[in-house]
Amino acid sequence: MDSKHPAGRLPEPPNPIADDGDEAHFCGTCAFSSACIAAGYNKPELAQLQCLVEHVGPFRASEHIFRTGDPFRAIFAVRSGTVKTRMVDKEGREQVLGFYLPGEVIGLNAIYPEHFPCDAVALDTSFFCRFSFPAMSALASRIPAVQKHLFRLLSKELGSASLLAGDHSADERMAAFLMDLAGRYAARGFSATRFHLSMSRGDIANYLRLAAETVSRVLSRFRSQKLIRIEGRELELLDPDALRQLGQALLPD
Amino acid sequence: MDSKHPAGRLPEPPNPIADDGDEAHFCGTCAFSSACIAAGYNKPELAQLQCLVEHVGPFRASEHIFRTGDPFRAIFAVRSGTVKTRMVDKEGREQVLGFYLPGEVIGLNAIYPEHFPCDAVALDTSFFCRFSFPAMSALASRIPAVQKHLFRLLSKELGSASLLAGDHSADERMAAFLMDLAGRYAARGFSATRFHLSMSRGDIANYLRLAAETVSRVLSRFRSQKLIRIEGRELELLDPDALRQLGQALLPD
DNA sequence: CCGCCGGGTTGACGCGGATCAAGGCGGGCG
DNA sequence: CGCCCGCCTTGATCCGCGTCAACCCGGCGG
Repeated sequence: MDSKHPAGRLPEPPNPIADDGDEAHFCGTCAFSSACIAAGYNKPELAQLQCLVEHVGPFRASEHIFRTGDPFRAIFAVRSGTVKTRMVDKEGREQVLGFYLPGEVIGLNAIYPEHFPCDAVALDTSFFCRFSFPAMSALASRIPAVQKHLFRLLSKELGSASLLAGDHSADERMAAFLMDLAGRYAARGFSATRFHLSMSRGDIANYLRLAAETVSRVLSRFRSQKLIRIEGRELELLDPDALRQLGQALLPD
Repeated sequence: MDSKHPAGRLPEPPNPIADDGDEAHFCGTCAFSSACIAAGYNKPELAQLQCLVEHVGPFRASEHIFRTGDPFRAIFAVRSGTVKTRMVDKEGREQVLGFYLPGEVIGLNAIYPEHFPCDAVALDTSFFCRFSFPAMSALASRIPAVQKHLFRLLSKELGSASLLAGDHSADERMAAFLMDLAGRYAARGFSATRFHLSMSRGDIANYLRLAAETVSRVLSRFRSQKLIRIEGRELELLDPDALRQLGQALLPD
């Protein structure tokens, strides 16, 4: 389950980077890779998928990929870096909706309103694949695997929304948050026990509906309980089973 | 904005009932009606939509429409009645995920896992249109309007998940909940100011992540502030503007 | 060099809402 | 009818976490 990092000493693993993907092989860790495979790498349809995608970036930390109210024209797959999505209410209070890692897709919640309902902000230097949505829809009509994939992506995000649901203690939320990140890194082939937190304590707190001080306290407690090792934003999970146990009420299964 | 009810005295309006819809006109208030219209009522495609839909019911209060783990084969549009979806963790604690009114669709979050990740339980005597999902997908490939509609339904539900996000006071949550219900009833042509709460206080509390006692107290306070009139589960909004104001941090716009 | 500033940690205190408890109401059933 | 059992309401108490405050640290600009 551990490191597929080529160079995996703790202080240095920077934010994982998805396969670069040349024109022929595309991004192996990308959310659409299975659609591509299903469609067949060599078929002419894949050329069409290549055609509607555009590599964009870099975006530096705190730069916007899109903003609330922008007209919806495309969805974005993270190639490298990390993104937070957030809403800002009219009193200026921020609400973090989610964090997106390499291989994950942002912008799906803009399909219905046809405008982005939130901001997307880079937390790291980040690169993206931009998929024109009209073109993608048209392709989906012709290639069932692409349509299916879009349905699955949307449905999957519906399911993950329930992570922050429920009135749970700060410990439960934090444990679930860490295990969720671990699982998502693992799903893309990165280490599930050692990774970098690209987001500030404040962002984590906001996402989990806690105060930043509480996040700090819980992490300190987890450390003193030997559940994790943490230095700044470098994290190692020392007892994933205990953490999973703690967060089980919030986690799938 | 008020009653389209044929008979609209307060104590009696039972749960609103969507158009029955004969074979030709289908359900006017249904979530798919615009897809049908876009496809054209008279085209042969509509016959196919009729073909993959099946009217099911009645389900009585507390009966399951589907259960956690059931294989995913279809989505359901509520024709009449009300449904709650919920997850039950292994300690037996219930978590209410949402309430669904006539014209709304349940089951979309099962597409990705291919099994229902939650229970759907009738709160009232309820009827449904059952849409075979494989058939629906196939149809979506041939009729862009149907595909677009499915994307929109999924995306819309993504947006509504953020209602319960955020750490907000019990008053804000309750006000937002009431206005959300009002808006959804209004969108289907029912009264936006007077309706029946099909769910118990306990269910509301669970959904809003409050204790049942808190829900009771907040409703009592709203009544004493002349914001609402409430008798048992019959509700009238006396000051929707004030309620919207209260809940604004949670509500769209 | 120093001062500043944003992010992080830690302690002290208070409040909102959970919990515990008691009682009312209505509906189903023996 | 009378009992029981959900559901709802209201009051009393308690506690987790938000808030306030102080301080540390590293980076950056003057």
